[in-house]
Amino acid sequence: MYFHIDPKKNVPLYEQIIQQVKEMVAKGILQPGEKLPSVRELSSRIVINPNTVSKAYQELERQEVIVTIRGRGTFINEDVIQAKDPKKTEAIRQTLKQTVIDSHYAGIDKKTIMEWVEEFDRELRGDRE
Amino acid sequence: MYFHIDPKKNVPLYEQIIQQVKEMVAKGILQPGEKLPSVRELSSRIVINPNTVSKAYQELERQEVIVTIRGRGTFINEDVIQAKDPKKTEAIRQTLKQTVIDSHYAGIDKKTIMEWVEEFDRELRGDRE
DNA sequence: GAAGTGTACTACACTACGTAATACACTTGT
DNA sequence: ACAAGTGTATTACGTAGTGTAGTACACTTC
Repeated sequence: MYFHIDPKKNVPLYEQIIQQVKEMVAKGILQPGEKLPSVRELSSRIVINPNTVSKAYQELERQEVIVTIRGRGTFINEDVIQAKDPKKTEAIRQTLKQTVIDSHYAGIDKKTIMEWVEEFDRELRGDRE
Repeated sequence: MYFHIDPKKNVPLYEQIIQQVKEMVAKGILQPGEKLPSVRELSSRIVINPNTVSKAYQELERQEVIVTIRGRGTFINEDVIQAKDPKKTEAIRQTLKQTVIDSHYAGIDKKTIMEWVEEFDRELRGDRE
């Protein structure tokens, strides 16, 4: 369970935690039922405030990625559901659209984008599905 | 020159202007040398503060998408360069990575992502290159 | 009971975002 | 020269998001 938190990034700290937990779960590095580090432990490890870690955990629970049990700890959700939320889908579509446009300005061609998608997809589903 | 600005979105107003101008330029809807609406005109049209429009224009000029001439107006840059900035490239790569992860949770498969990229790429380069 | 969990609350500081009003410098037209 | 139309700069204000700090509470496990 390693976290790479960079306070200098423009991405909020709690958002970085959320992203990395979701990535590790999707990659299978974190298995369902597995215990996450406690709020106090993680906050002291990456030297940020416990409240910030708690905020990240609460958002992860809202997204049903993890489950928290008072007095026991936080755990990876047993059944990671893939909800087909139309709003979420449209949001992702728009983000992707903007990424393609930005790529155009950065001189990145379609072929490169496709290769990257292949690469990231392989990291997620490749090794066990 | 139509803008679709939505104050209810979590995306900042000036960011929405930036995105739409870049999209229209990339699509060829806005031609190099073409004049953009003045700060005051656009701000009154979409009913936001002139400063917000000015902020968007300043950022667009920093990105060399447009050129501003004091007393004359703002215009689309004649030669839209595609700078190969390593930092920009890496940022786009990370955004794409996160999008793939989010897609996994939203139940969107690789095939759909690939089709979307094809679609957006076609909208940009398809009709004249 | 003690230690370790997550949670709730208040207070404070900093930044981003957006508005509002005003003023300045420049170009173009008459 | 003048007026109108450009972008720009400045100051002030309000709101929201982010993060820290400290404290307290409720629960579980040993």
